Amino acid sequence: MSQKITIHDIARELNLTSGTVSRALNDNSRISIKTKKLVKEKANELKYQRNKIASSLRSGKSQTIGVIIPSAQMNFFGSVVHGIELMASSIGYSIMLYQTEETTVLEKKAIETFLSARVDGILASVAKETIDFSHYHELQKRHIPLVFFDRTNDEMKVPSVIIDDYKGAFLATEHLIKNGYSRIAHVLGPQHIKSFQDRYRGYEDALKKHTIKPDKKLIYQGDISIESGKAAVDYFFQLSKIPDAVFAAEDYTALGVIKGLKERKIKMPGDFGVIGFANENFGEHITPSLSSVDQQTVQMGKEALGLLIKLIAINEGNIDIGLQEKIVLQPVMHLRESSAGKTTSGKLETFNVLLSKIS
Amino acid sequence: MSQKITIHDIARELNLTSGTVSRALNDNSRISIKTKKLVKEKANELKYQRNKIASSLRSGKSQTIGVIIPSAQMNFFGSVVHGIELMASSIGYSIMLYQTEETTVLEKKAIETFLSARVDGILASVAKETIDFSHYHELQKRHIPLVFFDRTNDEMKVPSVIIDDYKGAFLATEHLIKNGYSRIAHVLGPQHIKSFQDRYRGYEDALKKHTIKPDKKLIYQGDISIESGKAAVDYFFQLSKIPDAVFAAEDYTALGVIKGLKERKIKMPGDFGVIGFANENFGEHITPSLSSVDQQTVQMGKEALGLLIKLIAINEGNIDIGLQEKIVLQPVMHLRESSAGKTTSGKLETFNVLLSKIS
DNA sequence: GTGAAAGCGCTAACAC
DNA sequence: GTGTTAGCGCTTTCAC
Repeated sequence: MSQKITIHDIARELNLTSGTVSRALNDNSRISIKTKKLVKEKANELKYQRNKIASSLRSGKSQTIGVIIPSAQMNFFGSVVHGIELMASSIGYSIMLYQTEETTVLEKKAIETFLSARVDGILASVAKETIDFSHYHELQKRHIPLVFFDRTNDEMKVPSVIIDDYKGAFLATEHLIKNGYSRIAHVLGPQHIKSFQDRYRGYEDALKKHTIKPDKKLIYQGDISIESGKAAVDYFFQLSKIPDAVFAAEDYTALGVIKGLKERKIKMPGDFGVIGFANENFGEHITPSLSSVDQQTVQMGKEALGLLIKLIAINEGNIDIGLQEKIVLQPVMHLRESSAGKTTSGKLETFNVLLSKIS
Repeated sequence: MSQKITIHDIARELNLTSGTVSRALNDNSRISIKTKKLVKEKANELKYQRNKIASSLRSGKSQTIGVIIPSAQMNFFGSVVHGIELMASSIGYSIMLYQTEETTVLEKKAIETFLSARVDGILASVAKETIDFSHYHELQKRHIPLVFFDRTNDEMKVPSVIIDDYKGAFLATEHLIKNGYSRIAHVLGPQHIKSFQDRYRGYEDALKKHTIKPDKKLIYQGDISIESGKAAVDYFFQLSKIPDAVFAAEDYTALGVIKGLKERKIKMPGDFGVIGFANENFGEHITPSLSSVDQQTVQMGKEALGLLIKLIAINEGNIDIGLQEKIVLQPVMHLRESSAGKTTSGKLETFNVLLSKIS
């Protein structure tokens, strides 16, 4: 730090006091336009750089928010962070990033770090491993604004932003039904995560709505991986009544399903329909391209930050109302080849083409 | 901020002065072990949270580094940030993230923000748009440690971490040659970016080494997109002498090439070999799976941070040596199906299988 | 090994 | 509309 210019330097040169300079720089209404202009010009001339640290210490606001994610390497979170940072910087907030690597230890460290950095609020996506939420409770006790996104915990009363997993799953399943598939299987994601429970419910309800009786035999427990998708296919094909479509709880699983079906030389779409969830970027590039449910990642980041800013504002007023808001984003279908219409006899295909244009 | 416990509170309860408490908390060697223990216990008891802001103001070190990237949504950068943050937090540094969206305006804002946040150093990947580097020069003038990664500028004397694009391209091209391809085309990336120039050079030199005369007709100017990959195929197939392989400067282009070849029902590998650069995550999932050159993203992040920390240390000693270090990472080949051996007559295939196992 | 005291650069309550 | 003054919570020099 070779930079030494402070508001005092500006004040001295202008025969003012540092208080006035500070006010001028912050556009305080009680300062004359003339003085403001003078001060700002001098500040530029001297290449003054405001010291946010000093200002934070005095004012108690750091204009910084902490973001806790499992890993920036994961597409999904990179994308959410993109949304968060975009909006944050546009309203004058900086963001600090901390990765948990899905561990509770690092999650606690993240909070420790953010607490000592006196962030104005925290945005977090809970680590898979986390069962004990005491560190988050600590934040509540200290009245640090907190918003969860994607990975939430319903027992804690924390505002959150998620997408409507139930609805996404419902629409995906219904889409397969409307395209002529009738024996639709589902590859589950880990059921201790709420999103995957909801996707399962959405799947079942869509079947019921269309008077298709859910069949437990068509449910395979996967673990969010290509391998479990392949294993699911192996399982489905040894059933006496083989399914004609699969709704996979997530895209990598769907990819595994497609790989498994390809190995069996099953015609997709036509003889078999597949749809996934997440809209990972490989989906549109594989063959057949994968239909999927988009999770509105960037939007999620923006909404989460918006909610947090609202909480911070409330907090400043010391209203401490414990706002229990929950924003549920609408999933967006990306229909591609893998789920196009079933070949009942010889018609269709035109339908397929139409569908694939939609996405 | 409902937290009010300061070192003074600890001092009072223990009949010490705040100075002693501060030293104890920072493990100063002149404080007795007994006092340290006492102070730390009391700190825990009172749930004291160190105020990093106050400490930064006084000490002049923020223990924070600023990271400037084009977008967290891009795989590559998410991955580098992953590496940076991982290492940073392990040595007690926090990171602030700012996205430029490839614009110079936001890049300047990023620097402005980091300057006022008094970060101890900055890690940056230059925005595509940036031609004027005055904002970076300003950092040098102020002696703020700066390290570039991936996107550098050779005219500025700034330490940097990049991968060996030349070598990656050389190896990729040579790999195609060794697999029996002889008429190898290249789809260029934007030539105002140094990495892409280097990849072009690497390609040419590999051909020369194997006594293949580079043919300008086999060079197509792309722009890092699926479309330009397809367009390249269109171009190549109207030549009187069609190539039998393509080294694409980047994976999306390679994907376009594969799509174009598929439309033409060209057999890959065998009749045609393709290799890309970047090792994007879709590569291993498309058909044929795409061979590519990995850019060591996580490693890049770690090395960049390591270099920055070194600079910060030097800076503290006021040595200001202007360390002009340049770390060049070694690219790693990921060989998959798309570049497996050429079918000269009827042999091979076994070779392919072997190759595909390597990756 | 500990205390005393000064001050990092800013903001804000209180004057007038 | 501007000046005065008192810190925010910590680190650090200088004592002894």
